[in-house]
Amino acid sequence: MKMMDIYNKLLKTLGEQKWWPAKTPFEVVVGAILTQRTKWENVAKAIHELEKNDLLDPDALSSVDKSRLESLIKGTGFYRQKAERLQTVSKYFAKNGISSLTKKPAGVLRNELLSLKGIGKETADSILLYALDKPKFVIDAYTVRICKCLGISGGYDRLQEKFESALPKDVTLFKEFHALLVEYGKRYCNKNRCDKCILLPAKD
DNA sequence: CACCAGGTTGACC
DNA sequence: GGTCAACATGGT
Repeated sequence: MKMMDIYNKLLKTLGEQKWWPAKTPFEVVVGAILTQRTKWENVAKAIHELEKNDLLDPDALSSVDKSRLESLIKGTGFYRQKAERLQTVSKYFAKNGISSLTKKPAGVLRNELLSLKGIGKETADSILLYALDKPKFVIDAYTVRICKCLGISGGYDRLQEKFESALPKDVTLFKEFHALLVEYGKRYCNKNRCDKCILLPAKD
């Protein structure tokens, strides 16, 4: 089964997801850190708390008292390291600015993000795709699991290469496809259960 | 009570 | 190169 066939089947089954739920690019960045190993529902509450305190801004977030930030995001778990990571990435965005970052090549940007402590491949690619509109395909735990069910093997790099080489470099498509994979994973292919019957088996 | 959630890191082999 | 515990709260 081709990648586009999988996409079309997911789209038809689940409908459009229209990710990422955020009002601004920087809110995507914040969400990308907070959602690490955490349910989005808890992340949404934390982001609302930050918004109420006028902290959804690189300058404000990088200069806020750390213990106060920790208490505001406690519900997302790993709150001490996430507070640290948020301030690290906030300083980076405060220094550079969204519009100037958007002009940089994706590869350069990706390496800069990966050099920040607390930003690994998935978080970096989520920021590139959903905050800066770069055509990078995001691979997450659900995507790996679903691909395995479909007979598509590989870790992060290999799977990313497979998606990116098989699809047109369309930011909107990349965004929607990843969102669909996560939604499908949550419903049908997670640690608790995996209904392999909904999607047809694919060749590697 | 046990297990998991839209990961990353550093230690170890 | 790969594997593993630590990080921590909230929901089933």
